[in-house]
Amino acid sequence: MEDDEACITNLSLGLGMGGHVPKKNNKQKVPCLDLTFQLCPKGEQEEEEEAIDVDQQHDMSKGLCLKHPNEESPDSNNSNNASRKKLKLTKEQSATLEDIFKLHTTLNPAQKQALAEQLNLKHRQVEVWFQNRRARTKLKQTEVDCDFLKKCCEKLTDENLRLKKELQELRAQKIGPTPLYIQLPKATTLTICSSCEKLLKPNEGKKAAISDVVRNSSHKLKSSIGLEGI
DNA sequence: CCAGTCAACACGCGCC
DNA sequence: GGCGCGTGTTGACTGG
Repeated sequence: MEDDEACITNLSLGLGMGGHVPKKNNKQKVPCLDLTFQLCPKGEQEEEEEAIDVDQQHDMSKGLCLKHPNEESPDSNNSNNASRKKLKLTKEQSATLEDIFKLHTTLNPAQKQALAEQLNLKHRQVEVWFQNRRARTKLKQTEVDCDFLKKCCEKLTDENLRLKKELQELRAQKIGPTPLYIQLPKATTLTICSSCEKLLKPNEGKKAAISDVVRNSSHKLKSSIGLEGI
């Protein structure tokens, strides 16, 4: 697989991902033309050839050659009959497209053209392939996100149910079998604040009393030294 | 370019 | 074995 990675890097460079874009008038094949062959592990090479043979047999039986879909066949005048005929890409072409897609999900026109030439495909075929690939990747990702959100929703529903039960239990414990009324502390004493005349709780009453003492003392002191009103 | 759709093809399955 | 059917994949097209 190391070879693959190296090839992918070269491929990306060859496609001008790093800034080098083959000029349109340059009809020469891109330097990495044969990289597609290197991209296929040796083990798969035979398998692929076999697969291609099968494809070819399959296609020959239908009078079509799909290995090079963009090659103008002598009977291409009959293309109207097969206008919607599906041209299956070879494993080699698919693998190369996949490798490029992993690196860059979109290509500029020059890159598409270079790749098309390299893979012996039409520019439009490369364009359509990338469009489809992006759409299907997005669809898969949406499905994954949807599954994730469903699981989250299930977890939250369970948690919500659990918390509701817990709340019910706590309420049942607190209320208990006794009748519903507010239980006040036994030694509750209510105090009236002398300054604001509000009803105060026990501690508040003490604080207010202290406050009253301080205020009165302060008043007496101020009046004794002639600072009243300050 | 994207979303939606069509259509060809591959594949698995059950049935005879 | 092969036939029909359902389903998934994928290349291609269309309209916005």
